[in-house]
Amino acid sequence: MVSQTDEFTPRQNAVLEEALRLLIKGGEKALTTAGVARAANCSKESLYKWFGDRDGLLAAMISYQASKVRAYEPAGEKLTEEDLRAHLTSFVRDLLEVLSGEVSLALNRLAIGQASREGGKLGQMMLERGRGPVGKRTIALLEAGRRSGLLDFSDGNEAYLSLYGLAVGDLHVRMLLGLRAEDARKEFGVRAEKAVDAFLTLYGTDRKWEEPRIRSV
Amino acid sequence: MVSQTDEFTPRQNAVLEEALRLLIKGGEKALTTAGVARAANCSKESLYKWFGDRDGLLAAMISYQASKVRAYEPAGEKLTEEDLRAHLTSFVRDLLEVLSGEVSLALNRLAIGQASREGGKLGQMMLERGRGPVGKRTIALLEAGRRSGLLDFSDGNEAYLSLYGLAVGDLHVRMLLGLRAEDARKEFGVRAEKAVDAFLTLYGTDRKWEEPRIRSV
DNA sequence: AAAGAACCGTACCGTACGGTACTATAAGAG
DNA sequence: CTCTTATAGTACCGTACGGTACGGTTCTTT
Repeated sequence: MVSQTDEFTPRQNAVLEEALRLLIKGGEKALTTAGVARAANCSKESLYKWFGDRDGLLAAMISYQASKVRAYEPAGEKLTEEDLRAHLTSFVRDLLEVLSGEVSLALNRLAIGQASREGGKLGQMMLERGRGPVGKRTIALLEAGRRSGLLDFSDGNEAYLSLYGLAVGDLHVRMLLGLRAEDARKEFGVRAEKAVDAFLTLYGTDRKWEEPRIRSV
Repeated sequence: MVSQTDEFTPRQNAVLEEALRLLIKGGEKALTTAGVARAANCSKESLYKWFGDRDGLLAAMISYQASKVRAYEPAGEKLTEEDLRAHLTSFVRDLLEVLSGEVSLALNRLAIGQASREGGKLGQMMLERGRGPVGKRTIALLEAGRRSGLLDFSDGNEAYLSLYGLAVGDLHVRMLLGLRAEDARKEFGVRAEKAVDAFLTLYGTDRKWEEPRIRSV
């Protein structure tokens, strides 16, 4: 696998950055080769030389964006319950923040719009380089919690899906469909805490907050 | 509001049906006015007469599909716990079935792909005519459960989001990105029951299955 | 039966976009 | 200084698509 940092030259990164700006601003329709070349002050010929064709450019944009996401490692030490709760809450907060970000929304819209076509190569990339690693790391965190005796589950993936679902609900799809992200973003703080509370109620071994936590506002 | 059944003439419905087939088969790219006219044995001129322009056709497709979805009313009687559980399970099963359906996926992809453009009119339609009514009816069901003393929550929308999230997780987005729906569809039965179990653990007033239900299997 | 509307099929037009070719310029290598 | 390489800018080509116009056919209405 390529070392991520220098998958593209700095000049190419700058071009991809500009392409992302165009995509965010005007959607796929605005992402014409001529438009990218003009916005990035490069020639169309260079675009085709670097990325092959338009699809290659789209793929490169996803690749480039994925390479920017930082992976914070859960540091698999012994976890206290407060550690776990804090990690989970911060994961959910980050998740909501990322999913509601302009770049993520634009790229997801792009990949989803192309999913019916050409075997959905872009969609596969989004799954492999987006959801894949994130899910894997989070499941690792959950399993660390289980090893520390704080969580109880048999299927890590299922537990992860529950956490994700409690946190996101149908917000992601609604934002993809055009729900103003600002309107959704306000509640993220409380949403994160409530989701983690609910998750711990379902999968936690500690039962002391059983009654009140979930249904008080 | 139009009476839904005869928003379009039978001929127009047939054309829209054919357009949906095209969309499912080849995505938005395949949905050309000439292609629809050819597939439906109608003239382009008729298309423009009936639907105004291409965007009007897309909107009509969403409208038409929405009019086909039947609303099964929760019949707001007194609910037993078994009733509630059965209703919830069948809701979740239906939800997963619909979300994984070809037509739903194709229309969502279409609307999402256009969301950045033109104020996202299609996305708004999907939200208003898809998620809107479904959420409303389900919240009504939840509130019936609360009135019958089976559920306890303060915010119906939040409770609905939890149920939705536990049921769907990130499956919808993954399918939109190209995950084979058949692969996902196998687990729907168990998923539905587990989601309802978890939901009742969180929001139910009956505590007798507290321990084993959620984490077995 | 005659008149009119609706509609199919096709031909047509303008445009916009993906992709290619060519020229010019600037930088580095020898 | 010259040759090579890389790239910007522009011009160009073919195609495909949205939208319109028109002739011919079928169906409805009177």
